[in-house]
Amino acid sequence: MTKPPIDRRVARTRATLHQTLMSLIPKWGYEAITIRHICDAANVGRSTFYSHYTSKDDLMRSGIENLRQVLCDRQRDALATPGDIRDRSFGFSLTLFEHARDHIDLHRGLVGGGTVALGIIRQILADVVWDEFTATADKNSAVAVPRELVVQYVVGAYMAVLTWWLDRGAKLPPAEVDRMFRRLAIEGVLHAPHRPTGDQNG
Amino acid sequence: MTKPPIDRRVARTRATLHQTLMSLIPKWGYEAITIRHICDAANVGRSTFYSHYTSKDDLMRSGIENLRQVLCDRQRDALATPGDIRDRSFGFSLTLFEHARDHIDLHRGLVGGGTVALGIIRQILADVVWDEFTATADKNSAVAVPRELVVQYVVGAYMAVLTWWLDRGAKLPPAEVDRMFRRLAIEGVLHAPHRPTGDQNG
DNA sequence: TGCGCAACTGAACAGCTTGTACATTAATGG
DNA sequence: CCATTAATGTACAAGCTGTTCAGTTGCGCA
Repeated sequence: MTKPPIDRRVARTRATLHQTLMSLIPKWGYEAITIRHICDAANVGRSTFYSHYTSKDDLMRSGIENLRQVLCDRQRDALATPGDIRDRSFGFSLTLFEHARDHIDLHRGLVGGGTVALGIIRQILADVVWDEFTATADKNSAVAVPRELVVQYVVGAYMAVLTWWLDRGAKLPPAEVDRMFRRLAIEGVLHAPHRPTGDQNG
Repeated sequence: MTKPPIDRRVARTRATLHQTLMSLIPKWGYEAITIRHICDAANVGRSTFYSHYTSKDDLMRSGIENLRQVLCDRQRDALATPGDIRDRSFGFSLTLFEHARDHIDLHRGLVGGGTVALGIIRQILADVVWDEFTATADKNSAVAVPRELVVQYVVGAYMAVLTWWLDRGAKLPPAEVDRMFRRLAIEGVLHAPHRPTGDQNG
């Protein structure tokens, strides 16, 4: 896909910038980070930054692309496994919940007020879900709902649950919140009755 | 709730600022608007702005609060109407779709890249949905999914569908996209099969 | 009606950001 | 070993934010 850069200097510079951005997110939150911060922390000239990326979002985008590969692989595995469609659907969900738990500060820095970073992840998820629907296409479902709408529906719901889970300190185990999300997505809120809980949503 | 300000000057100033912000959104998009823009367009001193609001988001927040009242009223109507729970659920949905169609440029300016404006609406919807669940609480659903999770799930899914619908030019009639959303939310993706459509999601 | 007080004004300020340009220095790889 | 290419850092114009302050206007109460 992307041919490796010949010059070691550019590889080093880009890797440093990516790492630095990621290391800054837990403490500052994605939105609050400026290009100056990144360059200072990375010991890279600001003009150098602009010779590689056009913006902070650009850096983020190109750095997060490998997430797509991880999720696609996991999805292939899930779909290849025999069993009920209910168990094989939405293979990205558990993977991402677990990744979020393992890098919780990073993810909290991403969801805290940030649109762009979430938008990038959202797009990746949309592609993944689209592919999943393509793979499991139900031929005899004639006219119902545009697939793009369903994709946006699922991804939007998932991102909301993920954000909520992180904001609440990720107390539920990934496997459990994954199970809840999939139940809601697959069977709907009517078949997945909710239980009253103590406090209001904040 | 909020006692009306005595002095007509402050009422005038605040109203002008709100109107100006709303009038600027369709053309510039919420994120791109600066406090300078607002003050210039409103013919209000910038120091005056800061004596009323702390930020653009603050102005937005206090201006959009009446939306909550509209949605709450509509919800009360929907819940009071006798009939199947499937038809009475999520009364906010159609109301907001129709509002978006009627003020499409405003809404497109809100969803275009903006987190904060959407976050405010998201919070209002979360409160509304929470109240709806409280009103229609199912006693015998013992342990399933935390209600906050379901609320976030529904609101996240709805916002995603709304955004998608607007980004695509709001071609489907509000009643139809409303029907699709509710079907997905209530019955899940398994019972609401999707149909393949022409183009990939962008 | 008129007076006092609160609101509005406009300008100035320091501090921060973004992009771009350019001459200089350093490192790479053939 | 040396030409090529990357990195540096300094400087620049433009812009926004949030605060301060002296001066003006308009409101509302007596």
